[in-house]
Amino acid sequence: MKVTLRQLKVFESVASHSSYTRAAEELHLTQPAVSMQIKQLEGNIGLPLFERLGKKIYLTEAGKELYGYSSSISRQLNEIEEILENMKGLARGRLRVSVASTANYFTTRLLAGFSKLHTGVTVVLDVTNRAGLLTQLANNETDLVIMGQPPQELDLVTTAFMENPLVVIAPLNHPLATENQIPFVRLQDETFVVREPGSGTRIAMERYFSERGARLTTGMEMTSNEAIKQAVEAGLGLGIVSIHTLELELETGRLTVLDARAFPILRHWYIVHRQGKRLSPIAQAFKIFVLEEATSMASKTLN
Amino acid sequence: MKVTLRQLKVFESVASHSSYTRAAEELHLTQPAVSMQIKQLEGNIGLPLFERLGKKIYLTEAGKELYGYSSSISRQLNEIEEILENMKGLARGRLRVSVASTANYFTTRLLAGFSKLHTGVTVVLDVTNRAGLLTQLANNETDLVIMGQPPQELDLVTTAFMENPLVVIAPLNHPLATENQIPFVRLQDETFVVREPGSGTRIAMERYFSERGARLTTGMEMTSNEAIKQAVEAGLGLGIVSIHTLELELETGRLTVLDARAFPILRHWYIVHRQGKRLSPIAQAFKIFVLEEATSMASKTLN
DNA sequence: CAATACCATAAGTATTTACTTATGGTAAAA
DNA sequence: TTTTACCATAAGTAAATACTTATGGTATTG
Repeated sequence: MKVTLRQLKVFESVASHSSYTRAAEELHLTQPAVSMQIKQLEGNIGLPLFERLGKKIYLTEAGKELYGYSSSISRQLNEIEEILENMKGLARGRLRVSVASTANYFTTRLLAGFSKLHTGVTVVLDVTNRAGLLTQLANNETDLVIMGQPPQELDLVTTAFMENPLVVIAPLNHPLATENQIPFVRLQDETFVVREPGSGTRIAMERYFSERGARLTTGMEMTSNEAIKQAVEAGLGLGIVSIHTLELELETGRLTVLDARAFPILRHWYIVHRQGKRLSPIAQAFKIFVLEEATSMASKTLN
Repeated sequence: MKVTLRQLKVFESVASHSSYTRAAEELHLTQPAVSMQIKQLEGNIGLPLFERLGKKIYLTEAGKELYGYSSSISRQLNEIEEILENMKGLARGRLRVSVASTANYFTTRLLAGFSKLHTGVTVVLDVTNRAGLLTQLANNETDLVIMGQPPQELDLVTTAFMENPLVVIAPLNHPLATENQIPFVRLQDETFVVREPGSGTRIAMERYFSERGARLTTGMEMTSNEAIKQAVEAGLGLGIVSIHTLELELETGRLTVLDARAFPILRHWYIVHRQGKRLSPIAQAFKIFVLEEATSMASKTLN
C-alpha cells in the first residue's frame, strides 16, 4: 500500500463535501484530477471508498473507516507543524524587552546571557521610565517588561524574581556617613534629591515616609538615577536608590550607603506582560531564563 | 510544509538506528539516498532534525518531537491498513439491514444465524414501516432491506426468497372460527381491523378485495401488527396478517386462523437494494445467506 | 599516522507524479 | 423530453521524484 498524503488530503476533501466537484473547487483543481487521486487511492487500498447512487456519492464502510484515520493523521500533522514552527521561533526571531531605568544595571547582564544561549535571536532592549513602560505595555509595543512595583490599573501578569533593596546614599564626607544604626528620625531632617513624581522609586519613597508619619523633604528633582547619584556626590542632599545601581560608585568610593535602621526598603523586581498576551516562544524562554537566573544574579550583585 | 510519508518513513528508520547507514540498509537503499530524504525533510520543516557529534548522530529537540508524531502516524497507517485488509474479506465490518415491521418476526432469527457465522461483523437492524424503508433506500442509509411487496417507482433489485401468506385471524369464540372452507362472500360482511393506509399489508388487502369486486369494511386502524392482533382478540373485528407474526398467539390459543377459501393471500418476502449499489462483501454474503436459509426457515415457521 | 567508519555533496537519469484539456455517460431536475 | 449536474475516462505533458554512482571531508580508532 503506497498511500500518499496527497491522496488522503483529496480524499478528506471529497468525503467532507460528498462531492468530487466541490473538493476540486476547494483544492483549486479540476474535477478529473480529484477523480484520479481517489481512483489511485482506491487502487492502493483495494477497496472502493465511495459509491455513487445517482447524483450523490456516499462513503462506503471502508471509506468511513479511512476517513476517521485520515482526519486523525492530518490533525497530527497540523499539530507537529505548529510545534516545529514554534521551535523555529526559538532558533531565530526577535525579543523586545523594556526595562525601568533602574533595572538597566543588571538586565544587560541577563540579556547577554540569554543571547549567548540563543544566538540568532535579536534582542531589542529599551530603557525607559515608568510612564514609558506603561504606554508600551498598553500599546503592545514590547514582549516583556522588567520593572519595580507594577501598577494595579492594567491587567498584568507580574512575577517577582529578585529582591530590589532601596538604600540611602550619601557623599563620603556626609556627617551621617560614619554613624551606625542611624534612627529614622534623624533622616527626617535631611533633604533628599529625588526622582520625578510618578517614578517608581519616588512613589516608594513617599509611601515609605508617610507610612511612618514623616514628611519627606525634597530637594532637587532629577529624571535619572545617574543624575541623582551625581547630585548626591555633589552634596546636594541624600538620595534613595536601588542598590543595583551603585556597583561602580561603591567600588570607586564616590558614595556610601548609610547604615540607617529602617533600611533597606525591601521591594522586588518584576517581570511583566499584559494578561492575555500570547508570549512568543522566545519570550517564554526568556521569562523562564530570568526566573532561573535571578537567584545567582542576586547573589552576585548584592554581596 | 509538504512533508511526504516517504520522508517520515526514512526519518523514522534513521532515528531508530541513530545511523544513516543502518537506515539505508534497512530500507535497501544507498546511504546518499537516505541523506537526501532527510535533507529534504529538514528543508521542508525548516529545522535540523539530527545533529552530528563526531561519528554519532543525535536527534535534536525538533527531531524528538517529530519522531513521536511520526511513529504515531505510521502506527495509525498500519492500523487502518489492517482494518481495510480485513474488510476486503468478511472478517470485519458493518451490515445495515432494515426490515418491514411485519418481517421482524423472522429476520431476527436470520440475523442471529448470520452473526454466528461472521463474528466481528456488526449488524445494525432497523425495524420500520414501509415509508421509512423507502426513504432509507432513497438516502442510501441501509445496505439491504427486507420487505413485502416492493414499490415499482424506484430502481430496485428485488429478490423473492420466501412465501409470505396472509391469513384471516379471529378470536376463538368467533362464529366463523369453527367453520371450514368459508366462502369469500361470508367475509365481505365482516368488519376488519386494519393497518394504516400505505402499509404493505393494507395495500395487499385492498387490492385483494377489489380484485374480487368486494368492498372492504374497515373498523379500527392500527399502526402495528401487535395492535391488530390484540384488537382482534378483543373482538373488534377480523384481521388479516402475515402468518409469520402469529407464532405465539397460535401456540397459546389466543387467536385462530380462519379456514377461508380464498386464503391465504400468497405474497412473498423480498430482499431489496437499490440498483447500482455496490454491495459490500458482507452484504453480498448476507444476501446469499438469506436466500439459502429461506427454505429451511420457511418450513420451521410455516408448519 | 594510517585506517576506518560515517555522512555530505554532486551529477546524472529513468520513472512517476500530478496535473491539464477534451469528451462521454448517466441520473435527476425542469 | 430536454437540460443540467456529476463523475469517469483518455490522452498529453511539464515537473518532480527517488534513486543511482562517484567522490570528498571529518572524527574516531588501532
